[in-house]
Amino acid sequence: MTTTDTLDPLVWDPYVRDCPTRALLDRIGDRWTVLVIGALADGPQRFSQIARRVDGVSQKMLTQTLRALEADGLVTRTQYPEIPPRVEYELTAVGHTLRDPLRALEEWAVTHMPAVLAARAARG
Amino acid sequence: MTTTDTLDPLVWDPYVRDCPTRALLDRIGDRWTVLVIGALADGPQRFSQIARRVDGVSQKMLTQTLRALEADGLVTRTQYPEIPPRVEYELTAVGHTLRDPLRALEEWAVTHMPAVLAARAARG
DNA sequence: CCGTATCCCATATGATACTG
DNA sequence: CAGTATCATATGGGATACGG
Repeated sequence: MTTTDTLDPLVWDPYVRDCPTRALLDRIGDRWTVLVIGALADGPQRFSQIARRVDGVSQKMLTQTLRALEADGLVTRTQYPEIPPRVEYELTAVGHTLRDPLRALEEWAVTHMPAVLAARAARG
Repeated sequence: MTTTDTLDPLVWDPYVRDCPTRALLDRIGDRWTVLVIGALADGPQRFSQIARRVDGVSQKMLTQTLRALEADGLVTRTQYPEIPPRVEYELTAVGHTLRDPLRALEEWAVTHMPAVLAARAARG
């Protein structure tokens, strides 16, 4: 037997109240995950590199986001025993499968920002 | 001149701290927007229909989500002066452009839920 | 039926200071 | 460099009651 048969995968449906996919969507839709995954899409990155790329993220939130991604198997963390310490984060195979959907979202936001601003202004 | 040249569209970039695209991503990534847009993908829906489809959403959050989508020009609200009142929500043209990216996200969540659960279980 | 108003709590996030 | 710990705050979100 397996350890993944908590529920029947065939019935997983985020439209259903307690389906775990809903919590998963919550997580990948949070304020920083989209950007952190995007930053890591370019290849392995150090903590400070990601922090610079994701402008404005606090140390706390970056750590927290990376830990969550690690726990979900989307990112690996590799620490090199050097001084000063060096730590690299990298997308896993599963993490890579998120790149395209998230990039599509980013592109949507950039493409349609003018239309959204216009709609907001129209009811100013 | 136009009213949409708040910033140069060519430099819109969610990786930059105060870029409005980042707030837009926040919004469409919130707990309910993905599901509400998905519900409306089937065509115009009444408030109560959406509420049933998006299992567990509170009246308050559904109203709030729909108002935000309306303000951003992604959804239209049509009230029919009947008794009892009937209100229909429908995706705008721009709203429709969100369907595919969001559906891709949903599908990612459903597809990779087992892998994520396995990763979580693997670290007890 | 379709909301609005209010209260309340949990959590997400930020700022700051400290450590191996 | 790469965190951890702590405090403070803003926001998200639910429950409930009421209104057109």
